[in-house]
Amino acid sequence: MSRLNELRMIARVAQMYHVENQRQADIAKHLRISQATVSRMLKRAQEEEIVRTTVVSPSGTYAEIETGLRQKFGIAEAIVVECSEDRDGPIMARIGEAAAHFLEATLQPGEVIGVSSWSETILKMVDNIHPMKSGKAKQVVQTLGGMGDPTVQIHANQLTTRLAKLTGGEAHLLSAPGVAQSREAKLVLLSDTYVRETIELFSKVTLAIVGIGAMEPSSMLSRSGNVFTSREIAEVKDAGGVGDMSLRFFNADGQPVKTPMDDRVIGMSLEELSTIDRVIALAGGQSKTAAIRGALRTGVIDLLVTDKFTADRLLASDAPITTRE
Amino acid sequence: MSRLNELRMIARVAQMYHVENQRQADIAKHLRISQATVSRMLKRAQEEEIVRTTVVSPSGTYAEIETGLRQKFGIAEAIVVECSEDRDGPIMARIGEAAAHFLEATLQPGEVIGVSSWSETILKMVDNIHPMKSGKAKQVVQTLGGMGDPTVQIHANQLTTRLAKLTGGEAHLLSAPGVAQSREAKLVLLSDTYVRETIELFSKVTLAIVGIGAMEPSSMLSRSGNVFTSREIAEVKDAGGVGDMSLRFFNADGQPVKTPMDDRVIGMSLEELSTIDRVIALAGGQSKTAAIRGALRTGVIDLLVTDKFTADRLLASDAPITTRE
DNA sequence: CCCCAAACGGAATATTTATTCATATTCGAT
DNA sequence: ATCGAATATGAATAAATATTCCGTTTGGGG
Repeated sequence: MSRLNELRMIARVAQMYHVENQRQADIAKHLRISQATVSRMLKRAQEEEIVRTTVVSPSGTYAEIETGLRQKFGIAEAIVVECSEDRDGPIMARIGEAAAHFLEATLQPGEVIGVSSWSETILKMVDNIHPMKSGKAKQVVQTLGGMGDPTVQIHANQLTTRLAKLTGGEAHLLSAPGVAQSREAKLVLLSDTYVRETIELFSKVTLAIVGIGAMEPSSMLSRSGNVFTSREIAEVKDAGGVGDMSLRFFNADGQPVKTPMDDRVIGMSLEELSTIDRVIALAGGQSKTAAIRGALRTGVIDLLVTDKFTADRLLASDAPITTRE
Repeated sequence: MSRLNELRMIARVAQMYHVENQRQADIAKHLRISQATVSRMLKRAQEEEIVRTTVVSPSGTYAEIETGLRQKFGIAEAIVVECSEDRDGPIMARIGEAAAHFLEATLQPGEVIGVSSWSETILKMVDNIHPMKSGKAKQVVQTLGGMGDPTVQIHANQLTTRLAKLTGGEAHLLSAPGVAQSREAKLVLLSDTYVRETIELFSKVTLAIVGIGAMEPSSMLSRSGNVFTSREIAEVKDAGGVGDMSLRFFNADGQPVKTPMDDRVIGMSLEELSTIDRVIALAGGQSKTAAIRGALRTGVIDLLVTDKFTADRLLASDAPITTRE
C-alpha cells in the first residue's frame, strides 16, 4: 500500500518536471527532499512507465525504415526520402535534395570531399546545395575520370567544379577518361602531373560522395559512349556482379568482383573508399535495388540516401541479414 | 521542403536521445554537428511535438484532481487518496496512511512539529508512521489543549507523545483543557510554567499538522464532553462559521469568525498558523466538505490530504474561485 | 541480542546539458 | 549593391542533472 503513496509522489515529481518544466532543485525544495532524490525518482518514473516518451517522425519522413536499414545492413546512418511515384526522375531529385541538406548541415571545416562525378543523383544534389560563404571544404577531388564523350566530360568537370565553388574548396579534377583503352594506356595517362596529383589526393579524402550503378547501364552511362563493351559487362554479370561504385564492381554479398577491366579504370578503388572517414552513397530506383543491396554489403558505405520505394524493397528482401558492430 | 529534411534530422536526434539513450555529445560526434546544436534540436523537437512526453498517474492516484485542488484553492500541494466508499472510517484510515508516508518522506532534520491533537485522522496518521531511528524532529508541540474528559485528555497526550517518539523529537504537551471555562480561567491556566513554555514554542513550529472540524461536532469532539454549548455553536453558525481548525472558526470565504469563545481557547490561533512554514491539513468525508472548503480559503494550508469523494465535491462546487499566487 | 548484507539517502562530485557570448550569415529594405 | 535586423552557429562557460561515496538504517540470520 505504501508503494502507491510512493508512486503518487513519483508521479507528482514527474509531472512537475516534465509537464510544468520545473528544475529538479526547485522540485526538491518544494517537496523538501534532496535534488538527488528527485533525480532518482525521475529515473524510477521512467522504469515504472509513469512517464512515457515517444518520438513521432514527421509525416514525409521514414524513421522506422531508416532504422531498419541501419540495422539490417549495419550502416551508420540512412536517409529515406518521401517520393510520390517510383520513377527515377523524381526519385533522384528528392534524394539529391536531402543529400544536399545533409551535406550542408554536417560538412566540417577543412574537409576534403571526394566526388565520383557521373551520377545524375549527385548532380541533383549539387543543384540543391546553397553556396557556403565561409569556405567550409578545403578541397573537392574528382574520384573518377570523365567519359570519352567530350560533352559528358565537361559535364563531369562542371559538377566537381560547381561543388567546389559551392563548398568553398579548391577543385581537383581528374582530366582523364574513366576507363582507359588498355592497361598501358592507363599508365600513360597516369604519368600526367595533374592526374597524378589528383590521384594522390585520394588518400586525403575525408568525405566521399558516390553513386551506385546497376549492371544495366544508366542513361547517363550509355549516353557517355561505350565505356565497357556489352561483352565485358556480361562477364562481370557472370562473375556475380550486381552493381558498381565508381566502376568498381561487387556481387550480391558485397564482395568485389575482380576483372581485367579494373586495371583500366582511372578512379578510386573500393579499398581506398573503405579507408575514408565518411562515405555517402546516393541511389534509388527500381533498377538499382540489387546494386544498392550489394553496395551496402561491401561495408564501405556510412550513409545511404535513398527513396522510400527502394528502401522498402531493400528491407522486404529475405536475403540473409548482415549485422555489423 | 528543406524544412522536412531539417525535421527528419531533428527526429533522428530525438530518437537517438530519447529512444536509444545516447548522450548529446555522442550524437553530435556521430552526426558531425556540435553538442549545442543537438541540445537546440532537442528543444525544437519538443516544440514541434516530435517528442511527446506524457505522465500517467498510477491507478489509484488522482494527479488530475490534485492539480485541480492546487489551482482552485491556490494551495502548494494536495494529496487525494483512493477510497472505495464514502464513509468516514475508511476515509480517515487512508488519509492517515498517505499523510504518514508524506511526513516520513519529507520531514526535515531539526523540525518543530505542531500537532493539534484531537483529530481521529491525525491519530490514524500517527498509527502509520514508522519509527525514525535517527531523530529527525527536534520537538513535537501540542498546539491545542486536551479535553475536559480525562480519558480523551490522555488520548490527546498520547498522540503527541507517540508522534514525538516516532519522529525522535521531544514532546511538549499542553496540559490544559482546549477550552477554559472563562477568559479568566484561561489566564490562570496560562500562568502554569509548562503551559507557557509550550505556548511559547508555537512560534518555533516549522510544520503544523491540523485537522479540520465541521460545525456538527465529530464523534471524538462530542465524546470529549461539551466543549462549547450548542448555543455557542449556533452563534458561530449564525455568524457564517462553516468549520474550525484547532477550534478557531472561519466562514465559507475563509475569513475568521471572531467570537467571545476565542478568548477561552487554549491553542494556536489562525494567525499563528499562517506564519508557519508548512501547514498540513488532514480531512475528508461528506460532512466536512464545507468546512474543508472554508479552511482552504483561509490561505493558511499548504498541503491538504483528503479523499477522492471529498476532493470531487470540493471541485464540483460552483463557489467562486479564489486564486492565489 | 547482535551482527552483517543490503538498501537508502544526502553531500559532494562528476558528468551532462543549456546558455551566453562572439561571429558569421541571411534576408529584406532601401 | 549595401546596410542593418534577425537568425544561426560553435566554443566557452554556466547550470542542471546523475552518480559516487559514505554514513545510517533496516531486516534478516546466527
